Order: sequence, then structure tokens, then C-alpha cells
Amino acid sequence: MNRIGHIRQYDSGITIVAEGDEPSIIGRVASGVVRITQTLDDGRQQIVGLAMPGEYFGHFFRSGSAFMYEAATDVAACVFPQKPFEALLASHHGLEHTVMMGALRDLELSREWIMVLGCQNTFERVVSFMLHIHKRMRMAGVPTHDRFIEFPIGRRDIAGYLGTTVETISRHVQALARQRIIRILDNSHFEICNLGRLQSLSKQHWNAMAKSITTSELDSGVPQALKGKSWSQSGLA
Amino acid sequence: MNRIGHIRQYDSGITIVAEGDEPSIIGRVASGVVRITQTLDDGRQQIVGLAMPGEYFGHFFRSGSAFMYEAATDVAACVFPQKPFEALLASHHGLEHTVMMGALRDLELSREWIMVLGCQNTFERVVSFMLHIHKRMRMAGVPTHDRFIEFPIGRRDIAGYLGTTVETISRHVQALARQRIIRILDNSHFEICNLGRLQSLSKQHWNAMAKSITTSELDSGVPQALKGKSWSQSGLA
DNA sequence: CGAGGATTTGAGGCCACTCAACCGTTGTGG
DNA sequence: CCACAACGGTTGAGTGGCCTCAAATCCTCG
Repeated sequence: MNRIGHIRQYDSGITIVAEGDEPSIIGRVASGVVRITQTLDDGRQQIVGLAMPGEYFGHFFRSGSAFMYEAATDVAACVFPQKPFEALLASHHGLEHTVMMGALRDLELSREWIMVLGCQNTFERVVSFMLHIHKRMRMAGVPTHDRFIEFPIGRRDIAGYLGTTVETISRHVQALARQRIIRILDNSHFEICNLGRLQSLSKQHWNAMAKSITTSELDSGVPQALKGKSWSQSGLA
Repeated sequence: MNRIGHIRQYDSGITIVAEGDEPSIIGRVASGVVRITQTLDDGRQQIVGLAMPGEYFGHFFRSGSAFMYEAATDVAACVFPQKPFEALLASHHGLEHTVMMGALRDLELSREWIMVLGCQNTFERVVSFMLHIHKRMRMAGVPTHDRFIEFPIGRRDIAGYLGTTVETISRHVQALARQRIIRILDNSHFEICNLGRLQSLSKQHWNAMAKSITTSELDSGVPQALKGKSWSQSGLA
């Protein structure tokens, strides 16, 4: 696997794979966050997913890329040419199984997000985003951040992910702080003062959900050296 | 595969798998449409996906079900107990590969839908839904419906899928008919009068998208007997 | 220290939801 | 056979949440 792939660094804002690119690549995030976006003909664009450390991105068994992959922060990733990677999958069923588990988990997260976008108002979406990030931090195996939330991406990207605007996010975050549910440390760091209240505001049943996800992947595979103080290299977009 | 599974019929509206159900089942739709929903604590619910003929539904390699699976129309499905099915996947890599391809396709569709919900207004969503249905009809291998659209589910479910209301859908469908872009045959059947205009209204680049999906799965595997005049058994919800 | 970007705050307008009534179809019982 | 209820869909009027536009503030970096 190491023979066909190699580590590459991407600066924040760099496009890794453009929409429609033909001979595509597969990547595995080592550190940082990759944003997965799609663009409408009139230029509007929506962030449809985020790839965090340990997760794969790119298109398997497809010709053209329907999505664009960009570095939302400074990113280190292990990248593979598509064809050899697919050949590797065919010969190593254990690896194919791992990739499938990742796809199933992404599918589950995507469908949760469809619900967030489909029937929550913008306030609830902001809350859901915070809890979503909080959950994935724990999934990525970051231990110290139990009471804290770190936004891995800037307000503009969050707005793109939530299907709303930076102004609306700002208002709702400030409202949460006024209600003493969170405490604002700086633009991208928060302390959770009342986790129960936060969860109830999102209206999602975290009791049932938490275990089904958390127990799945703990082998994030991120080298210890990269697990430093912050899982996103804090090079905000 | 036939030894561990068996065909079962579900009447429209029946719950196949409830949220949180423990020993779950895997199913493959033979005819009809299965709706995949998620519920908020306060009762709001969102349709996060639809399973159409030839597609699998249910949870693989998970303990509790995060979603609810219901028959949106009268449904015939081949169902398997989860554990034996997973064992079958482990021993038949070809089947596992097929399931993975399905998961990857579902993921792609989910992300497209995230974009629809995240940055399109309700009018554009109605258009996208029509084209989405149109696309999946062709994927399911229904030949005659090139100029026609059939809503496989009722207005209530469409509203649940689009994250809007039945009233809003009604207004926009009527608007499309007034602009002579579609012609209303009955409540769930439409003729496309101007496909190009319809596609441009959705603002999605169908040129790039169409091929990448259509070329993938043609082995829908639906028995000929079920491919009759209508792929949904027209037992509308 | 100044320029630029990101975030916050404020005021106004529009889209879509809510509530309500109406219409066509279906199924049921007298 | 018709009356009636039940249901899904359509149409209309009013309201509110969120986007838009605009300006102030904070932070970063040269």
C-alpha cells in the first residue's frame, strides 16, 4: 500500500480534486480537514461533507468526479492513483471491507445531515453542528476535548455546510453564549457549560445514536506525531 | 443466498424496521418503494432516502438501527436476517463488492440531496425531485418512461423528502404546468414538455452527472414479471 | 501603524410556513 | 343508487424566520 501512495501536503484553500476531473485520486487524511463540495450552475456551492483525519476521500469505481475536494485547513494526506488503489482493493478483501465500512458510516452521517437540513431551523442546525463536531472529535480519538469544542473550519465554511449565512451563525452562537450554554473562548474554541441542554436543543436522540457510531472506528490510524494539541492544524480557511 | 432469505410482502404504510430495533434485517426491494426516515425528539420526521427496486436497505454491521424503514407503497422485498447476511458477505467477496457499490452510490445520491436541501429554494427542489425520480427510473431500467415522470410516493412523503410542505409542492407543480414545462396527467403522472428547460431550472449540471450514474448499474435484478407497466405497484401511499 | 479579512450587530424585505377553505375521488352503508 | 364521510390535493390570505444589505468592531499580518 505504501508502494503506490505517498504523503502530500496541501495548503489551506487548495483544490485537491476538481469537479469533473478524469483520472482521479483516492486519499486518506492524515491531518487537517478536507471539504467536499458541489457547485450549482449559477455558482452557489454547498459543502456536502467533511473528511477528517483517518477518513478516505475521493471517488471509487467512478469515471468523473461529481464533487470537488479542497483543503479546508492545511492538510496532510496519503494519496493514491485511483486505478492502482482499486486493484489493491480487489486483491485485499480486508482493505475493501474497511473502505466499505467507511462508506457505510459516511452514508449514515450524510443521512443524519439530510435530516438536519431538511427539518431543523438555523438555530438547531448550529447546535447540531457543534454536537456533530464534538462527536467526530471523539471518533477521531482526541481525548482532552470532552468539555470543549473546536471549529475546524471558518464561519464561511460552516455556513456552507449548514446551508445558511455567516451572519445567522454568528447570531445563534452569541445567543447560546448569552444563555450560558456555551462559553466563547475565541472565534473557534468553545467550552460546553451545559451539554444536556445543548443536546436537547438539537432535538436529536443522542442516547440511541451515540453508541452505534462511537463503537465502530477507533483505529483512526493517525500517527501520534500528528495528534498534537490540535487535530486540525488550526490553519483556518 | 436464497436459503437464508425469503420474499415478504408489506402493505403501504407498514413499518419494516423501527428506529432502534435490535436484531435487524437486511432487505432487497423487489417492487415498490421503501422510505428511510429519521425522527426528531419532538416528532418531526424527515425522509432521508428512498430504496427502489433492486436496492438494498437496512443496516450492515451495526447494532441498533438509526433509521426507520417503512413501505411507502405496497412493497415486495427479499429479506435476510442480519447476521447470516453479514456472514454471507464475508464469504462471498463478489456480493460484498456489489453491496459496497450500492453504498457508494447511495452516498453519492445522499450528498447530491444535501446540496439540494442546503442551497436550493423550494421551487428548485421540486424540479430536482422530478429529475431525480426521472433519473432513478432509468437506472431501474424502465424503458417507456423517457418522456414521463411518475411520482412513486404521495405528496406528504414528497414534502417529507424535500423538507417542505404539501401546499408548497402543489403550488410549484402547478406553476411548472402553467409555464408549459410539464403537463399534468393525474396526481402522480406527468409528461415532460421541455426537458432542457426543466434541467436548467434545477441548476445542476446534468451533462456531467448523467453518465457517471447511468452507466453503473443495469443489473437491477428485478424479475421480469415485476417489471410490468409500472415499477411502483401504483398502490400509492 | 495601516490594510485587509473575518466576525458581529442592526434594519428591512421576501420566501415559505401556517391556518383555513375548497375540490375531486374513493369507499361505505343505508 | 345515492348520501355521506374520509382522504389527498389545490388554492388563498396572513405571519414570521431568515436572507440581504450595510456598517461597526476585532484580529492578523505585512
